[in-house]
Amino acid sequence: MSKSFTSVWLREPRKATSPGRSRQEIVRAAVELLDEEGLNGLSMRKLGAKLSAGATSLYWYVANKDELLELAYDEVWAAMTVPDPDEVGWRESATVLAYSMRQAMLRHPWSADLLGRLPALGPNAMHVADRMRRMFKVAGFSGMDIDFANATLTAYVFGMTSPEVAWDATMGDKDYDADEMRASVARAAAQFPDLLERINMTSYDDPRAVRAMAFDFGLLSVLDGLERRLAT
Amino acid sequence: MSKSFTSVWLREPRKATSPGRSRQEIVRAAVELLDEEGLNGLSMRKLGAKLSAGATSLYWYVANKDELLELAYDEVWAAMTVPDPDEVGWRESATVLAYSMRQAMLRHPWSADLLGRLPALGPNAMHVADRMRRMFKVAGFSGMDIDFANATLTAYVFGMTSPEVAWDATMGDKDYDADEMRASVARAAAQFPDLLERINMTSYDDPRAVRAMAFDFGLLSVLDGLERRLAT
DNA sequence: GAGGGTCTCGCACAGTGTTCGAATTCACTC
DNA sequence: GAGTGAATTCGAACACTGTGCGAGACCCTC
Repeated sequence: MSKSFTSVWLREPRKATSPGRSRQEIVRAAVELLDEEGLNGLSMRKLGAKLSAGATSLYWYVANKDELLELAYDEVWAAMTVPDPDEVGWRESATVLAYSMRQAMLRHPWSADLLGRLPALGPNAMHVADRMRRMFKVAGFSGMDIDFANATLTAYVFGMTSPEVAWDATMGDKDYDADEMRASVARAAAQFPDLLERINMTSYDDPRAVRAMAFDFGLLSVLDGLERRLAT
Repeated sequence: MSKSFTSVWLREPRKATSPGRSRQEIVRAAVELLDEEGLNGLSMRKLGAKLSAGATSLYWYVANKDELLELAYDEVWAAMTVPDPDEVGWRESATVLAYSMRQAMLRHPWSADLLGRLPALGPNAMHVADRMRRMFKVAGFSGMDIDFANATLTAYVFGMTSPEVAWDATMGDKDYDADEMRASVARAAAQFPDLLERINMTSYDDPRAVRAMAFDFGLLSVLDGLERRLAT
C-alpha cells in the first residue's frame, strides 16, 4: 500500500465564494504575524485574535498549520525576480536573482527555516523555477545539467543567507557589546591559534558589511564555477 | 544597557563530580532520541523516561532545551573530517570535508534544522573551522578571503544537503507511488511547459542517485570557482 | 416556514518547556 | 555512628500549543 504525497498545492482549492474572511486574507495576516514575531510567534490563537475570529474558525479555510505555512511560504517566492536572460545575459540574470533571493529571506526571516523544509510547489515558487530553467538553458546547459546548475545556485544563496538570518534573529533585538562579544568567542576558541587570529581581526562592529562582502565573493565563485562547467 | 551573548560554550561547565548521571550521558541519549524520532520527537519528558529519570531532573545538568540542542548539535561536527591539506592537497581535503559534512547531515537529519540556526561554538565545530582555515591558507588564500572561501564551501554543502534531508524526512518512511507522485507534481506545474519537460524526464525512482550527481556537479563548480579566485 | 449548505467557535484533550519548593540522597566532619 | 550541609531528584503546577468535535448561527432557495 502506498501513501500519496500531499501538499496544499496538489489539492483543489476551496471555492472562493465567501465574501467575508478569505483564505487570501488569512495568509496575508499570517505573513504579517510571522514577520513581526517570527516562526514561533505564530499560533492559531494569536492569528485568530488578529483577525477578530476564534482560533478554530481558521480551520475552515486551512486544513492545519503546516498547510498555512506552505501558503505563507510561497508568498516569499513572489518577491524574487529573474530578469530575462535574453536581454541581460545569464550571469546578470543569475546575479539579480541571487540578490533578490537573499533580500527576500532577510525580509522574512522565518522563511529561512522553511526553505529546504517544505516542498516549494506553490505557483510563485514554480514561476521562479521555470524562469531559472530558461536562464540556464540560455547559458548553454542542457539535460540534467540545467537542474544541477539550478540547485547549485539556489543552495549557495540559501546556505549563505540562512545563518545570516539566524544571526540577526538572535542578536538583532538586543544590542550587544562588540568587545565583550569578541572576548567571549575568543575564549571558546582558545585552543585554536589560527582561529583566534581571525577573531581578533574580524570587525564585529559592522558584521552586515562583512557578510555582504562574503556573499559577493561566494556568488562570484559559484558563477565562475558554473561557467567553467560550460566549457567542458 | 547591553545584553551579553550567551551560549553553553561560553559558560563554565558544571563540575563533573557526579558519578551517576552526567551531562555527557544526557547528551548522548538526546542524540539517540533525535536520530530515532527527529527534532520534534525530542521532549524533556521522553528524554527523562529514556534515562529512567524524571523530566525535570535534567534541568540540573542543562539550563534549558536550547542548551541541550547546542550540545547535541556539536556532536554532529565530530563526524566531519578535514584531511591534512599539506599531504593530499587542498582540493582533495575540501572534497573529503564536503562529503563527510553531507554524510553527517544525512545521518542526523535533525541537525539540518539546527545548522545555520545555532551558533557553532562547540569544541568539535571549532576544530573543524580551524582545520578549514588552515586548508584554505594552504590553498593560497589570505586575509578575509580565507573566511569567505570557508563560508562559501560550507554554504554550498549545507544548502544542497538541507532540502535533501527534508525530502527524506517527509517521504522516507512512507513508500509512495512514483508515477502518482510525478502526476501530482506535473499537475501543479501545468502552466510551465519548461518545468513539465523536466518533471517527465527526471527519474523519480532513484532520487538518491540523482541527488548524488547534483551534489558532485555543484561541488566541482564551487571548487573551480574558488580556484579561479586564487588566480586573480 | 422548512430545509440545507456555509461558516463560527467554545470546549476539551493531549501535549509542550519550565519554575518552584519539598523531599531525598550523598559526602564529610565531629 | 550522628549530624550537618551540599548535591541531586522529582511531583505538582502554569501557561502555552495544535486540533477534533459538535452545537449553534447565518443565509439562500423552495
